[in-house]
Amino acid sequence: MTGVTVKTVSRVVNGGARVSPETFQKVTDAIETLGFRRNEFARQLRQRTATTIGLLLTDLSDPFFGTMMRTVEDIALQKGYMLLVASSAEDPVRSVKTLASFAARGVTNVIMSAPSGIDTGIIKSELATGSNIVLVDRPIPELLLDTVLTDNFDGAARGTKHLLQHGHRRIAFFGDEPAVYTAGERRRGYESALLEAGIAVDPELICMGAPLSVDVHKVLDTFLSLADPPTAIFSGNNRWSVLLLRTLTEVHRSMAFVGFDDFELAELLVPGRTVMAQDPAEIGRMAVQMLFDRIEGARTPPRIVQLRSELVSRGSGEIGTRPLD
Amino acid sequence: MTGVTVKTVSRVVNGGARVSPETFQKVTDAIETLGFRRNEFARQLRQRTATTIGLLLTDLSDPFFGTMMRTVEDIALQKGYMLLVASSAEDPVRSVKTLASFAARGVTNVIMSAPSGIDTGIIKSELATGSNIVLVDRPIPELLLDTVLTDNFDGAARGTKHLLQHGHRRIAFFGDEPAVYTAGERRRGYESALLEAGIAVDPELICMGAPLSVDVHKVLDTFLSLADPPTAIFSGNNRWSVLLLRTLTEVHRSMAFVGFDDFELAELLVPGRTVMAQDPAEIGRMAVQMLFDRIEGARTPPRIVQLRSELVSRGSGEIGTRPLD
DNA sequence: GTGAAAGCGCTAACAG
DNA sequence: CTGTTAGCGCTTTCAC
Repeated sequence: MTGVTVKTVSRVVNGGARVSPETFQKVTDAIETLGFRRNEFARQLRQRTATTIGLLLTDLSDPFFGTMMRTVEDIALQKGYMLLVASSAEDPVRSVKTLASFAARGVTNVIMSAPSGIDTGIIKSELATGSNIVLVDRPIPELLLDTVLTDNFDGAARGTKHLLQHGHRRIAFFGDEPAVYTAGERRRGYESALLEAGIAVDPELICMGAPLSVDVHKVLDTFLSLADPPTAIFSGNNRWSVLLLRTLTEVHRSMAFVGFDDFELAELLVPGRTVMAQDPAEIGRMAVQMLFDRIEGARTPPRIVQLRSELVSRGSGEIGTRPLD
Repeated sequence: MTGVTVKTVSRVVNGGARVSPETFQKVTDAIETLGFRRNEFARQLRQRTATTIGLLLTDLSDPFFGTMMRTVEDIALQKGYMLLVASSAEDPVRSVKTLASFAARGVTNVIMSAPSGIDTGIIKSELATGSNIVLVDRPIPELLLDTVLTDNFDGAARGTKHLLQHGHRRIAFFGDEPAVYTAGERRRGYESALLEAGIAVDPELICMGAPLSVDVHKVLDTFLSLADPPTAIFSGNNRWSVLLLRTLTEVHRSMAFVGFDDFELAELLVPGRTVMAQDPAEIGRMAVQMLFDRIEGARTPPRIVQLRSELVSRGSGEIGTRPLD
């Protein structure tokens, strides 16, 4: 119509292979002046895959995932991909439904943090139909997939050792529900550090559960009224840290403290909060890189990449043991 | 083939209007056993619109937007919509490109926080082709669109008044670049409260700019070495608050302080930080509601909804004036 | 190097 | 209430 060509346009839009330079130029100009935009629906209907990455995270409002999202977006954008995001709220059923919605939209490339108890059946069938899935933050034990996560065991062990080095022998541990992979690993790391120091693990000093489902005041009271109460706390995640710090303030009680996960303003509290910091940006970067490797056809066996966490000393972990009130 | 029907399936999948109950049942069963899933591409190609909401925000890692995203997702999910998210990083050119990518994917329903200086041309042309756009956090001055935002002027005025009530007469103001809508409104609110109290606005106490582009130490030094230095600070946003609190700690200086936007752990600082809290969840809820009203055909004139911010007293804003060191 | 024709899976319009 | 026909805009053969 306009110029002279018909569907050579397609070839041009897709990189101009097998098109003469002059035709290419002519078409390019026409596209420019007419404001033509390729319809992604039609393209994707034909090609059976979308230039969209599905991002399924446990919680969109968690700054950890926020940072990850931003990194993933930056890299995806460079390759012309956009992000379809969704949250699982740790619900395996919701996760599976979301994966199905992704599939219905042709989103065959997914980065996800899988809740425990997720049905591996659907995941396997997605993979069988050519989907690419990269796991972040936690693996799926029954399934070997590309995975990027922090070395939780190691981080918790080093954090606990840090407290041990400052003389603590009674260290309380707070963590998420045992079913949550990271919670289990961190607890194992904590226990391993204790055992290595020749200290028996005391179940009376361990509290596992979703932070909001636990009566923190009561648990702390119980811990503190033990014959041999804890002099330090290892907090297994951010939400626990916030809750514990709040509660400790209320009962006018300060203890040595190390938490997993960094948080903003941790250095402005008194004392500054010592943490094992993860690197969500790096996790995102590696995950999206591994995903594009797959998209571009990599056939190597799945890899699990563990990132080291960093001990950030700010004061709260360096409080020595001291006599009790 | 399988049962007996052909494309009655379409009617069934779309809610079963004009289908006999028994056929409906038969088809539903078949769908179930065969694991049939409607191909959204084909559907969307035909209908020329996606069951996807485009969410264009200035910063994905900002907890403010994180909370908003979560709310929007919850409501969107109930209507079968998913979220295509992207960030503008305050860049008007990037925003326009993103809008174009949305359009190419048939995403005609968009919630966005528009950066200043955005080209209204493309927005108008999107609207002309039937797109629905709801603005959050800030309006586009030249364009009347459905908008949900906090009453920034009022919030800043009330926050400033709070400081005035505690005896402060010299109040410093820190805010984002003047081009950012919220920054301007908040500054106007601050000035209005001063004027109402019969206090002249002193430009020497006002610092506007992107927090990272400003040498905070130097600015604070300058402010504090004035003949008549400030005894209180009003911080125009969260990033400024963090930077200011950090810097004030370093120079061992505490001042009365009120900040716009709440942040986690604000109550654990000493003193607790008094803030004007916005309600990102409510902003998200209203925005997505307004969007669905449009999708469902509402033809009412565009509305701008202003939400009131809440003064949360935690100590830092209740420090009275006191003699200088 | 370019064009013509077919078809991706679905729904709108119109019959029956 | 249900079936038929056509076509959304693109890419993929396969000719030329």
